[in-house]
Amino acid sequence: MVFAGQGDPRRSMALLWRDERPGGTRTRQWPGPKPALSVEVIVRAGIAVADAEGMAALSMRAVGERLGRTAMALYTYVPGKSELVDLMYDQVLAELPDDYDLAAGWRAAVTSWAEDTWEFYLRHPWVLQVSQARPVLGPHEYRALETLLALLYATGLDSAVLRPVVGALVHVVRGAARTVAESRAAAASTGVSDEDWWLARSGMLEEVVPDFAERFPLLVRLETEGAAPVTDDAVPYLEREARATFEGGLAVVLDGVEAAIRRTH
Amino acid sequence: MVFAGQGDPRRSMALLWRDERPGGTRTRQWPGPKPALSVEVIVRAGIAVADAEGMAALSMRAVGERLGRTAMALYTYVPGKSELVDLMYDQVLAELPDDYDLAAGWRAAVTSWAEDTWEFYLRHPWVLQVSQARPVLGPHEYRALETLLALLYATGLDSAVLRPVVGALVHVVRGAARTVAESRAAAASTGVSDEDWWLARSGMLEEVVPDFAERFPLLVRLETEGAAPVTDDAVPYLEREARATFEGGLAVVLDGVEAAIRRTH
DNA sequence: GACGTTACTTTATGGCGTAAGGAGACGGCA
DNA sequence: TGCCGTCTCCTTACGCCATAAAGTAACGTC
Repeated sequence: MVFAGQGDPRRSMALLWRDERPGGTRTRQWPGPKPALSVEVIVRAGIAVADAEGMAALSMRAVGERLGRTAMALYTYVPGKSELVDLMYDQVLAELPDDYDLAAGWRAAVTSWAEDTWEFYLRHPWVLQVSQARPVLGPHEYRALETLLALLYATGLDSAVLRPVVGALVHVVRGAARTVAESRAAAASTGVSDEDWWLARSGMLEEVVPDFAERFPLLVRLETEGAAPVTDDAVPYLEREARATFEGGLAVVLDGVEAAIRRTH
Repeated sequence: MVFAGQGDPRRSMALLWRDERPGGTRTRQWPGPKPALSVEVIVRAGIAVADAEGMAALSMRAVGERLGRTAMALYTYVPGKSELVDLMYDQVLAELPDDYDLAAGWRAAVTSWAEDTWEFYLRHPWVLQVSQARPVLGPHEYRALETLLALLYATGLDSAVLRPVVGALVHVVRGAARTVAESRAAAASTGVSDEDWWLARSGMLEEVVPDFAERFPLLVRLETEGAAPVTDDAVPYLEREARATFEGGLAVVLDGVEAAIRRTH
């Protein structure tokens, strides 16, 4: 798990918000060689590494190498790795849309939001590994939350009711996306596809635990009855399930929100 | 993130299920010195380290040291670190209760389950960092799922409907618990309490972003109106919020389940 | 041309997982 | 009784990691 930088918080904040006030990011510093890099370039390189190779492969060396520099060169621009991760996190959140149409009602809007967020996480799975406690407090993180709140306040619900709803929505989307993200990461890092992995394991289970069906009857029932229908053979089993969990889980939460609305009338 | 062992899956499975069939875990192997350790002892030491110092501090050296051995001594019993983590994970899941009373209805039972699971995660926060894709497939993990399914099938809902419900429940509980877990981990590893951290950051925010209230009006509204009431001063702010998110989020999901039940009648 | 500042490098420290090989303990057999 | 094969556990070593410290070279100003 990667934590928010424990270094000078003032410097972290200035970096996140690209502080332009006097005393913030320095402009035209005179002596010395011209900087070949910049915070932006480094953050972008970090995102590229994390997107391509995953969070586990994100090292200062790897980022430096991608820019033709050593790891230590980065420390001129960024206090350390955890601050770099914070900056990457907030930067990549800028991709999230913030213009949702409420004309078709809050439920349709929140569903679009969830869909966009889901796709965002699958595009940048490493984001799911950035710690959520002690939030990064960057501009794009705040903007993303503000966007969701605009949709939820359209329900007419109280702030006190909305608070856990925000949490539930975020957790359901993140949780389901995490399953896909980790599954892909595992496939990439081991070279074994989900299908092959599952086949090998389930075969072994039968061998090692012959009385499985008697010990876990409900599990077998859920597995055999409730499987998501195969609509596209190209999508592996685990991802199909995660997608169904995402859609179904979202629907359950939104049903709960509707119940809360009905209750206040 | 820690992935399931990519070593010999047969060996992993045998370890997880403590295979006693011929060819499984060997009994009375003759020559050589008597083993002073055992898989059980090592797994327990690993759990102790992770409970006390967090997943980040779990190293083969640390576990060995706790047993008065070197890191390499563990490799006689366990193929590698990721398998050890799998074993720790499944072992600690044995703590979860599996006898819930359905007499007061499924909703009360699921609420107790959620409460127990919540407490379990706070007791062993490192569990939240074990990868969920490619599940460990150990006996206690299956038992835990079977337990929850027994409560959910009492709703009378279809397997296909129940599947995403399981996901949503697990994600809401895990997500909220993760917030507390990461917050405590951050406090422990940096020595800065949530309160102090937040105070420092929010002060700096005001300084760096003076127009915050105009840029993020809904966020300010949620923050000022929706805060969880202070019932116990000993519980820090962030944990109080996470607890409210847990309770409220659970209620929203269960309301959604009730809506699904009503729909099928 | 000298000087102070800056960008970036090299080197070093102390962590990690784990491969390889060696030391010593022990049961079974001669 | 002593040897042998096997087993536990150790030391050593390798290649990663983040990053501290110190050195080198480029550059604007004087």
